[in-house]
Amino acid sequence: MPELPEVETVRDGLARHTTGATVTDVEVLRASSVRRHLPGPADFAARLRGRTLGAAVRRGKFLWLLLDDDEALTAHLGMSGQLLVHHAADAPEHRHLRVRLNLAVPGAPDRVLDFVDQRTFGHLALAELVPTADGGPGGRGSDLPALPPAVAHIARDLLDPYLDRDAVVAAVRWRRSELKRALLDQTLVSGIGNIYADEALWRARLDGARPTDRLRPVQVRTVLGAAEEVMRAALRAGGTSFDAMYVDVNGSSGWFERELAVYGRDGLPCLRCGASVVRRPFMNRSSYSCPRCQPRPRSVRRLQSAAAFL
DNA sequence: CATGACGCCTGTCAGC
DNA sequence: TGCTGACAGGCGTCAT
Repeated sequence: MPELPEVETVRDGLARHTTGATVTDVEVLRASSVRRHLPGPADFAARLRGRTLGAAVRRGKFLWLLLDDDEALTAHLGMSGQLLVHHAADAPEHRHLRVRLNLAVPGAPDRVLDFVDQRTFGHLALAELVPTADGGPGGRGSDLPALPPAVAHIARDLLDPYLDRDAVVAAVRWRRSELKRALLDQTLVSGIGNIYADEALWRARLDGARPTDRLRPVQVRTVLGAAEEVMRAALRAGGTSFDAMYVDVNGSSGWFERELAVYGRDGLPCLRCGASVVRRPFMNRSSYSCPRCQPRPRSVRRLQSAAAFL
């Protein structure tokens, strides 16, 4: 599934293969894939035709292509979304193709930009960029001073040079919640999904159920640093699988299989201490952790022994 | 306001 | 074999 490193790989591919291209035609094959574009699929297509695609920008797992007139084509890949660039002449008809943009590229053969999405959690939309308090993607005074409204509430991510880490540490400790919930909250720091949260917690030797307001600042800083390390490693691995004309978010699946330390390793030995990795239900999904390296907080242990007693 | 639960959606796989 | 249910999971919306 596309997480921040995969989205960044896609952004980079789009920057190199669609910047300067003109949209000659738009085909919306599944209306719900543009459900966030409230005026509807016909309006989406009509307003996109004839436009020229500009810079590719990302924040967390949102990405958008700048258009003229302070507008942008926004994209979220959801769980299974892909943005694929092909030569128009030999573009495959993917089974889960949802939206196709036909592109004219100056001095090059025509291309298509395909939005492919099996589980349809992803979406495209057109949005007017709005000024934001934090100065937008490039910080205050930059030439990218605005965000799509759908991204305005999303915090900067761990690959963003303008991220204020001290502020994130303070915000996490200010929370009255559990550490993993805070890591997944995109309004505190963006881009961390279920997989990277578990990997970061394992590296930091912290259990996700730790109460945020009882963590030391250095513990929060450590887990954030771990999340950044894992994502940078995934980005390096995913970035190498890039073909000149083919943007594939599945390029890093090999990295997942080889490098994940705890996620999905239910019952297998912890790579650090050998104890059996455990899986627990968490927010309608799963958390994986090492019960020895990542001891549960006292409060949770009390509840567990009480439950066992009953 | 802050926090948490839930629904959205499709395909795969284990179990019967 | 064919069916059923669990699971994957980010994010917007609604409830507490």
